[in-house]
Amino acid sequence: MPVPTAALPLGERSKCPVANALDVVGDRWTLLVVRDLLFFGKVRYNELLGSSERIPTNILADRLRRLQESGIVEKKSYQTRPPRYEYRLTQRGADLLPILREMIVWANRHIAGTGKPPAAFLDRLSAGSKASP
Amino acid sequence: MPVPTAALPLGERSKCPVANALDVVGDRWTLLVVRDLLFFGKVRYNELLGSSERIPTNILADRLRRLQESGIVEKKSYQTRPPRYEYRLTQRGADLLPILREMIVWANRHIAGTGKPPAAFLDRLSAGSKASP
DNA sequence: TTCATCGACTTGCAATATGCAAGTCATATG
DNA sequence: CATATGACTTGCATATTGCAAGTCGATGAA
Repeated sequence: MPVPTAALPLGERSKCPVANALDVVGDRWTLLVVRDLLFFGKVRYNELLGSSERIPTNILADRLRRLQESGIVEKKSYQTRPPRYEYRLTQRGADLLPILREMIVWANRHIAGTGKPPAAFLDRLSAGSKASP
Repeated sequence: MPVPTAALPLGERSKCPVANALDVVGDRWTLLVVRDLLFFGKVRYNELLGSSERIPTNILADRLRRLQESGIVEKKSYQTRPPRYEYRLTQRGADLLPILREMIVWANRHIAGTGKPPAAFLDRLSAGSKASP
């Protein structure tokens, strides 16, 4: 008995936590940016541009803007002359780590040829699971 | 030092497990279909269409096709007259559960108004974390 | 036995998003 | 002054979404 409602705009599809999470991180690029910030210590625009997946520059700008709007990333100027900015994850952003970790586990188990994370990351992967009580 | 390589086609962006996982489940609908199959016990096309996020029918057909191609879902005819089909998760599909779980945890913590999963799901959420050794 | 219905899709088309290349703008460096 | 760098923006072609409607075989009601 499908109720004939019109499709809901992004961000208000339902109260389902999965749907709400997907409205923020449900695309092919957003979590790669988070990965770079979280695992690879990148903080600057050009560093993020340089990742091996080759994100287009306008898409990167768009994703960084959305990530700021959803409180996952903060943009700070750390130098005015010349103007330079850095992007850092907020706590809300850092808390995405377990999602990334489970994606790594799943891909390593089910997609042939995916690389295992370097040992250096495993620390970070096992920590950070349970945040503020 | 960004190497001037052209962007890679979907599915071969890099060997990064995160990128590879996103090539399969990195969009706003795919994991909602998995959620319905995994948590809500839906198995038929029309049941999947009826979810509160109101997936468009052509998108559902497309996602089910891709999920079959990537071995996450199996389509079986369980009745020929009239022809009726059911969609079920493979092991590979069921192993996506921890990703869903961490999305629920993150959304419940960071997005106001998201519903907590009914107690009935918590069993499933705590089980299934560690599969075959 | 015609009619309306259901399940499972497909098709057409407009709106939106993506990807690419090139351009901008304020410094900085030789 | 000429060139370079970092951090973007803009234009435009292509691809993906979303919506509405249509298809097709079967079935149940009138």
